Amino acid sequence: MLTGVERVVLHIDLDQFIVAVELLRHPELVGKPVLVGGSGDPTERGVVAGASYEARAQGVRSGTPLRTAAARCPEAVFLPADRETYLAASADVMTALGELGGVLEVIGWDEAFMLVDTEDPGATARYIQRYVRERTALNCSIGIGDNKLRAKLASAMGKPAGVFRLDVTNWVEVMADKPTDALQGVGAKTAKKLAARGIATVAELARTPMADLAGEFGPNIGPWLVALAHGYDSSPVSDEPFRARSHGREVTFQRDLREVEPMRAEITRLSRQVSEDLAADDTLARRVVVKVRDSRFATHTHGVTLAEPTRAFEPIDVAAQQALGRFPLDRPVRLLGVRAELVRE
DNA sequence: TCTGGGGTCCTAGGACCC
DNA sequence: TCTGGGGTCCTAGGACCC
Repeated sequence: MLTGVERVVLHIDLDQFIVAVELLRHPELVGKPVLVGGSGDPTERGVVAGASYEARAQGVRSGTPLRTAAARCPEAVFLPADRETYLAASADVMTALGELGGVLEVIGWDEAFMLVDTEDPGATARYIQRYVRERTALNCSIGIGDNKLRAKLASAMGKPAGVFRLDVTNWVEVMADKPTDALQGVGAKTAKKLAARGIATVAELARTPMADLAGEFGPNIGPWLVALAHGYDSSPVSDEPFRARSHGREVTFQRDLREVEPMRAEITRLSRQVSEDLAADDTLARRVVVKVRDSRFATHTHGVTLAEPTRAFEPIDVAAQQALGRFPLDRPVRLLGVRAELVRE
Protein backbone atom coordinates (compact mmCIF):
# COMPACT_ATOMS: atom_id res chain seq x y z
CA MET A 1 0.00 0.00 0.00
CA LEU A 2 1.24 3.48 -0.83
CA THR A 3 1.28 5.66 2.23
CA GLY A 4 3.58 8.43 1.08
CA VAL A 5 5.66 10.83 3.07
CA GLU A 6 4.19 12.68 6.03
CA ARG A 7 5.56 15.49 8.16
CA VAL A 8 5.55 14.78 11.90
CA VAL A 9 6.92 16.35 15.05
CA LEU A 10 9.01 14.07 17.25
CA HIS A 11 9.67 14.82 20.91
CA ILE A 12 12.79 13.04 22.08
CA ASP A 13 13.04 12.79 25.86
CA LEU A 14 15.88 11.02 27.69
CA ASP A 15 14.74 8.52 30.32
CA GLN A 16 15.60 9.53 33.94
CA PHE A 17 18.42 11.54 32.37
CA ILE A 18 20.40 12.69 35.41
CA VAL A 19 20.21 9.29 37.08
CA ALA A 20 21.04 7.51 33.82
CA VAL A 21 24.21 9.59 33.44
CA GLU A 22 25.21 8.76 37.02
CA LEU A 23 24.56 5.04 36.44
CA LEU A 24 27.06 5.06 33.56
CA ARG A 25 29.82 5.74 36.09
CA HIS A 26 28.19 3.86 38.98
CA PRO A 27 26.98 0.65 37.29
CA GLU A 28 26.77 -1.05 40.69
CA LEU A 29 23.74 1.15 41.43
CA VAL A 30 21.64 -0.11 38.52
CA GLY A 31 18.32 -1.42 39.83
CA LYS A 32 18.57 0.49 43.12
CA PRO A 33 16.66 3.56 44.27
CA VAL A 34 19.01 6.43 43.39
CA LEU A 35 18.37 10.10 44.14
CA VAL A 36 20.46 12.99 42.85
CA GLY A 37 20.24 16.48 44.28
CA GLY A 38 21.89 19.24 46.28
CA SER A 39 25.19 18.29 47.85
CA GLY A 40 24.08 14.67 48.19
CA ASP A 41 23.43 15.09 51.92
CA PRO A 42 19.73 14.43 52.59
CA THR A 43 19.85 16.27 55.91
CA GLU A 44 20.58 19.55 54.10
CA ARG A 45 18.21 22.02 52.44
CA GLY A 46 17.65 20.98 48.85
CA VAL A 47 15.38 19.05 46.52
CA VAL A 48 15.63 15.99 44.30
CA ALA A 49 16.86 16.83 40.79
CA GLY A 50 16.75 13.26 39.48
CA ALA A 51 15.08 10.09 40.77
CA SER A 52 15.50 6.55 39.45
CA TYR A 53 12.37 4.60 38.61
CA GLU A 54 12.94 2.48 41.74
CA ALA A 55 12.89 5.64 43.87
CA ARG A 56 9.84 7.00 42.06
CA ALA A 57 7.99 3.83 43.02
CA GLN A 58 8.45 4.96 46.65
CA GLY A 59 6.73 8.28 45.98
CA VAL A 60 9.82 10.42 45.41
CA ARG A 61 10.12 12.58 42.32
CA SER A 62 11.98 15.56 41.03
CA GLY A 63 11.27 18.51 43.32
CA THR A 64 10.72 16.44 46.47
CA PRO A 65 12.67 17.97 49.40
CA LEU A 66 15.72 15.83 50.19
CA ARG A 67 14.63 15.30 53.80
CA THR A 68 11.22 14.10 52.68
CA ALA A 69 12.86 11.82 50.14
CA ALA A 70 15.06 10.28 52.82
CA ALA A 71 12.01 9.62 55.00
CA ARG A 72 10.03 7.98 52.19
CA CYS A 73 12.91 6.06 50.74
CA PRO A 74 15.45 5.38 53.52
CA GLU A 75 17.38 2.79 51.49
CA ALA A 76 18.01 5.23 48.61
CA VAL A 77 21.52 6.11 47.51
CA PHE A 78 21.97 9.92 47.48
CA LEU A 79 24.38 11.50 45.03
CA PRO A 80 25.39 15.18 44.66
CA ALA A 81 24.23 16.99 41.54
CA ASP A 82 27.07 17.39 39.02
CA ARG A 83 25.91 19.95 36.47
CA GLU A 84 29.03 19.92 34.32
CA THR A 85 28.80 16.18 33.72
CA TYR A 86 25.12 16.38 32.77
CA LEU A 87 25.78 19.30 30.44
CA ALA A 88 28.51 17.31 28.70
CA ALA A 89 26.25 14.25 28.33
CA SER A 90 23.49 16.49 27.03
CA ALA A 91 25.82 17.99 24.43
CA ASP A 92 26.73 14.47 23.24
CA VAL A 93 23.05 13.56 22.84
CA MET A 94 22.17 16.75 20.98
CA THR A 95 25.19 16.39 18.71
CA ALA A 96 24.05 12.87 17.82
CA LEU A 97 20.50 14.07 17.14
CA GLY A 98 21.86 16.88 14.98
CA GLU A 99 23.52 14.32 12.71
CA LEU A 100 20.14 12.84 11.77
CA GLY A 101 19.02 15.59 9.44
CA GLY A 102 15.66 16.79 10.79
CA VAL A 103 14.95 20.32 12.00
CA LEU A 104 16.20 20.08 15.60
CA GLU A 105 15.01 22.35 18.43
CA VAL A 106 16.77 21.70 21.73
CA ILE A 107 14.49 22.68 24.63
CA GLY A 108 16.36 21.39 27.67
CA TRP A 109 19.24 19.24 28.86
CA ASP A 110 17.34 16.09 28.12
CA GLU A 111 14.76 16.89 25.47
CA ALA A 112 14.38 18.15 21.94
CA PHE A 113 11.84 18.44 19.15
CA MET A 114 12.61 17.21 15.66
CA LEU A 115 10.56 17.94 12.56
CA VAL A 116 10.89 15.09 10.07
CA ASP A 117 9.40 13.98 6.76
CA THR A 118 9.07 10.21 6.80
CA GLU A 119 7.06 7.36 5.32
CA ASP A 120 7.08 5.53 8.64
CA PRO A 121 7.25 7.71 11.78
CA GLY A 122 7.36 4.71 14.11
CA ALA A 123 10.35 3.20 12.33
CA THR A 124 12.08 6.59 12.26
CA ALA A 125 11.56 6.97 16.01
CA ARG A 126 12.95 3.48 16.67
CA TYR A 127 15.94 4.27 14.51
CA ILE A 128 16.63 7.47 16.48
CA GLN A 129 16.39 5.56 19.77
CA ARG A 130 18.94 3.00 18.57
CA TYR A 131 21.23 5.74 17.27
CA VAL A 132 21.17 7.67 20.56
CA ARG A 133 21.76 4.47 22.53
CA GLU A 134 24.74 3.47 20.36
CA ARG A 135 26.27 6.93 20.55
CA THR A 136 25.68 7.73 24.24
CA ALA A 137 24.50 4.53 26.01
CA LEU A 138 21.39 6.47 27.06
CA ASN A 139 17.76 5.50 26.49
CA CYS A 140 15.12 7.87 25.29
CA SER A 141 11.39 7.83 24.72
CA ILE A 142 9.92 9.41 21.62
CA GLY A 143 6.55 11.02 21.12
CA ILE A 144 5.16 11.35 17.61
CA GLY A 145 2.67 14.15 17.09
CA ASP A 146 1.12 16.47 14.57
CA ASN A 147 2.33 19.43 16.65
CA LYS A 148 4.74 20.10 19.52
CA LEU A 149 2.11 19.92 22.26
CA ARG A 150 0.93 16.47 21.21
CA ALA A 151 4.43 15.15 20.56
CA LYS A 152 5.57 16.18 24.01
CA LEU A 153 2.61 14.63 25.78
CA ALA A 154 3.14 11.48 23.71
CA SER A 155 6.77 10.98 24.74
CA ALA A 156 5.75 10.72 28.40
CA MET A 157 3.29 7.99 27.43
CA GLY A 158 6.07 6.05 25.75
CA LYS A 159 8.26 5.88 28.85
CA PRO A 160 10.47 4.10 29.41
CA ALA A 161 12.30 3.60 26.13
CA GLY A 162 9.10 3.48 24.08
CA VAL A 163 7.35 5.26 21.24
CA PHE A 164 3.81 6.66 21.37
CA ARG A 165 1.80 8.56 18.81
CA LEU A 166 -0.69 11.26 19.78
CA ASP A 167 -2.44 13.26 17.09
CA VAL A 168 -5.84 14.57 16.11
CA THR A 169 -7.14 11.03 15.54
CA ASN A 170 -6.67 9.76 19.11
CA TRP A 171 -6.51 13.00 21.12
CA VAL A 172 -9.97 12.74 22.61
CA GLU A 173 -9.67 9.04 23.35
CA VAL A 174 -6.31 9.45 25.11
CA MET A 175 -6.72 12.83 26.83
CA ALA A 176 -10.40 13.49 27.55
CA ASP A 177 -10.52 11.99 31.04
CA LYS A 178 -7.12 13.20 32.23
CA PRO A 179 -6.90 16.01 34.80
CA THR A 180 -6.28 19.48 33.35
CA ASP A 181 -2.75 19.61 34.73
CA ALA A 182 -1.79 16.77 32.40
CA LEU A 183 -1.49 19.57 29.81
CA GLN A 184 1.80 21.39 29.82
CA GLY A 185 1.10 24.98 30.64
CA VAL A 186 -1.47 24.01 33.26
CA GLY A 187 0.21 23.76 36.65
CA ALA A 188 -1.07 23.32 40.18
CA LYS A 189 -2.38 26.89 40.54
CA THR A 190 -4.27 26.96 37.28
CA ALA A 191 -5.67 23.46 37.85
CA LYS A 192 -7.01 24.56 41.22
CA LYS A 193 -8.64 27.69 39.80
CA LEU A 194 -10.22 25.61 37.03
CA ALA A 195 -11.43 23.01 39.53
CA ALA A 196 -13.13 25.80 41.49
CA ARG A 197 -15.18 26.45 38.33
CA GLY A 198 -16.07 22.78 38.03
CA ILE A 199 -13.48 22.11 35.32
CA ALA A 200 -11.49 19.05 36.34
CA THR A 201 -10.74 17.19 33.11
CA VAL A 202 -9.34 18.00 29.69
CA ALA A 203 -12.74 17.28 28.13
CA GLU A 204 -14.46 19.71 30.51
CA LEU A 205 -11.88 22.38 29.71
CA ALA A 206 -12.26 21.75 25.98
CA ARG A 207 -16.00 22.45 26.09
CA THR A 208 -15.67 25.62 28.17
CA PRO A 209 -16.41 28.77 26.14
CA MET A 210 -13.16 30.74 25.83
CA ALA A 211 -14.88 33.93 26.95
CA ASP A 212 -15.71 32.29 30.30
CA LEU A 213 -12.02 32.14 31.22
CA ALA A 214 -10.87 35.50 29.89
CA GLY A 215 -11.92 37.34 33.04
CA GLU A 216 -9.92 35.27 35.50
CA PHE A 217 -6.98 34.25 33.32
CA GLY A 218 -6.67 37.19 30.96
CA PRO A 219 -7.73 37.79 27.36
CA ASN A 220 -4.87 35.71 25.95
CA ILE A 221 -4.28 32.96 28.49
CA GLY A 222 -7.97 32.17 29.01
CA PRO A 223 -8.61 31.24 25.38
CA TRP A 224 -5.20 29.58 25.13
CA LEU A 225 -6.14 27.18 27.95
CA VAL A 226 -9.20 26.04 25.99
CA ALA A 227 -7.08 25.61 22.86
CA LEU A 228 -4.62 23.46 24.83
CA ALA A 229 -7.46 21.17 25.85
CA HIS A 230 -8.22 20.58 22.16
CA GLY A 231 -4.56 19.79 21.50
CA TYR A 232 -4.11 22.87 19.33
CA ASP A 233 -0.61 24.27 19.01
CA SER A 234 0.69 26.22 16.03
CA SER A 235 4.17 26.99 17.37
CA PRO A 236 6.85 26.01 14.85
CA VAL A 237 9.81 23.70 15.39
CA SER A 238 12.70 26.13 15.16
CA ASP A 239 16.41 25.42 14.83
CA GLU A 240 17.37 29.06 15.42
CA PRO A 241 20.32 29.08 17.81
CA PHE A 242 19.14 29.68 21.36
CA ARG A 243 19.83 33.13 22.76
CA ALA A 244 19.44 33.51 26.52
CA ARG A 245 17.42 36.47 27.76
CA SER A 246 18.96 36.48 31.23
CA HIS A 247 21.65 34.88 33.33
CA GLY A 248 21.38 34.56 37.08
CA ARG A 249 22.85 32.92 40.14
CA GLU A 250 21.10 32.27 43.42
CA VAL A 251 21.80 30.44 46.64
CA THR A 252 19.69 29.04 49.46
CA PHE A 253 21.54 29.17 52.75
CA GLN A 254 21.67 26.18 55.03
CA ARG A 255 20.93 28.66 57.85
CA ASP A 256 19.05 31.90 57.24
CA LEU A 257 21.14 35.09 57.26
CA ARG A 258 20.19 37.68 59.86
CA GLU A 259 22.92 40.29 59.44
CA VAL A 260 23.25 42.68 56.52
CA GLU A 261 27.04 42.36 56.17
CA PRO A 262 27.07 38.68 55.15
CA MET A 263 24.18 39.43 52.77
CA ARG A 264 26.26 42.13 51.10
CA ALA A 265 29.17 39.71 50.83
CA GLU A 266 26.94 37.08 49.20
CA ILE A 267 25.59 39.61 46.71
CA THR A 268 29.17 40.47 45.77
CA ARG A 269 30.01 36.78 45.29
CA LEU A 270 26.91 36.22 43.13
CA SER A 271 27.61 39.39 41.13
CA ARG A 272 31.08 38.09 40.32
CA GLN A 273 29.66 34.76 39.12
CA VAL A 274 27.09 36.52 36.96
CA SER A 275 29.79 38.74 35.48
CA GLU A 276 31.80 35.62 34.58
CA ASP A 277 28.71 33.98 33.06
CA LEU A 278 28.16 37.05 30.89
CA ALA A 279 31.76 36.91 29.69
CA ALA A 280 31.43 33.20 28.90
CA ASP A 281 28.28 33.89 26.88
CA ASP A 282 29.80 37.02 25.28
CA THR A 283 26.80 39.11 26.23
CA LEU A 284 25.97 42.31 28.13
CA ALA A 285 23.63 43.09 31.01
CA ARG A 286 21.24 46.03 30.75
CA ARG A 287 19.54 45.54 34.11
CA VAL A 288 20.38 43.78 37.37
CA VAL A 289 17.65 42.23 39.52
CA VAL A 290 18.12 41.03 43.09
CA LYS A 291 15.87 38.35 44.59
CA VAL A 292 15.30 37.92 48.32
CA ARG A 293 13.38 35.05 49.89
CA ASP A 294 12.72 35.40 53.59
CA SER A 295 12.29 32.84 56.34
CA ARG A 296 8.55 32.64 55.61
CA PHE A 297 9.33 31.80 51.96
CA ALA A 298 7.97 35.14 50.74
CA THR A 299 9.95 36.10 47.62
CA HIS A 300 10.47 39.62 46.28
CA THR A 301 12.62 41.28 43.62
CA HIS A 302 14.03 44.73 42.99
CA GLY A 303 15.95 45.80 39.92
CA VAL A 304 18.30 48.55 38.79
CA THR A 305 18.78 49.51 35.15
CA LEU A 306 22.44 50.09 34.35
CA ALA A 307 23.60 53.46 33.00
CA GLU A 308 25.11 51.55 30.08
CA PRO A 309 25.22 47.86 29.18
CA THR A 310 28.16 46.02 30.71
CA ARG A 311 29.53 42.66 31.73
CA ALA A 312 32.06 44.11 34.19
CA PHE A 313 31.90 42.91 37.79
CA GLU A 314 32.11 46.32 39.50
CA PRO A 315 29.07 48.07 38.02
CA ILE A 316 27.02 44.87 38.33
CA ASP A 317 27.93 44.58 42.02
CA VAL A 318 27.19 48.28 42.61
CA ALA A 319 23.77 47.91 40.97
CA ALA A 320 23.02 44.72 42.91
CA GLN A 321 23.99 46.31 46.24
CA GLN A 322 21.77 49.27 45.39
CA ALA A 323 18.88 46.91 44.66
CA LEU A 324 19.49 45.02 47.92
CA GLY A 325 19.27 48.34 49.76
CA ARG A 326 15.65 48.69 48.64
CA PHE A 327 14.51 45.64 50.64
CA PRO A 328 13.43 46.12 54.25
CA LEU A 329 15.48 43.05 55.30
CA ASP A 330 13.45 42.84 58.48
CA ARG A 331 13.28 39.03 58.49
CA PRO A 332 15.94 36.36 58.29
CA VAL A 333 16.91 35.73 54.67
CA ARG A 334 16.75 32.22 53.25
CA LEU A 335 17.80 32.92 49.64
CA LEU A 336 19.62 35.61 47.72
CA GLY A 337 19.90 35.85 43.94
CA VAL A 338 21.39 38.15 41.32
CA ARG A 339 20.08 38.05 37.75
CA ALA A 340 21.27 40.00 34.73
CA GLU A 341 18.71 40.86 32.06
CA LEU A 342 20.55 40.91 28.77
CA VAL A 343 20.71 43.41 25.97
CA ARG A 344 18.42 42.11 23.24
CA GLU A 345 19.74 41.41 19.78
C1' DT B 1 6.45 16.84 52.90
C1' DC B 2 9.05 22.82 54.63
C1' DT B 3 9.82 23.75 49.93
C1' DG B 4 16.95 24.09 44.55
C1' DG B 5 18.62 26.54 40.79
C1' DG B 6 18.41 27.50 36.10
C1' DG B 7 15.34 29.81 33.19
C1' DT B 8 10.88 31.71 30.08
C1' DC B 9 6.70 34.20 29.27
C1' DC B 10 2.60 36.86 30.61
C1' DT B 11 0.05 40.42 33.20
C1' DA B 12 -1.30 44.53 35.79
C1' DG B 13 -0.58 49.05 36.98
C1' DG B 14 1.75 53.41 36.73
C1' DA B 15 4.43 56.75 34.01
C1' DC B 16 4.68 59.20 30.11
C1' DC B 17 3.51 60.98 25.57
C1' DC B 18 0.57 62.87 21.95
C1' DT C 1 -9.75 74.05 36.07
C1' DC C 2 -11.43 68.98 37.44
C1' DT C 3 -10.21 67.04 32.69
C1' DG C 4 -10.33 61.69 26.88
C1' DG C 5 -8.24 57.92 24.82
C1' DG C 6 -4.65 55.24 22.75
C1' DG C 7 0.02 53.59 22.65
C1' DT C 8 4.24 52.18 24.77
C1' DC C 9 7.65 51.47 28.23
C1' DC C 10 9.02 50.03 32.81
C1' DT C 11 8.63 47.32 37.00
C1' DA C 12 7.24 43.62 40.13
C1' DG C 13 4.89 39.58 40.61
C1' DG C 14 3.08 35.17 39.21
C1' DA C 15 2.85 30.83 36.84
C1' DC C 16 5.19 27.44 34.67
C1' DC C 17 8.95 24.32 32.93
C1' DC C 18 13.08 21.03 33.49
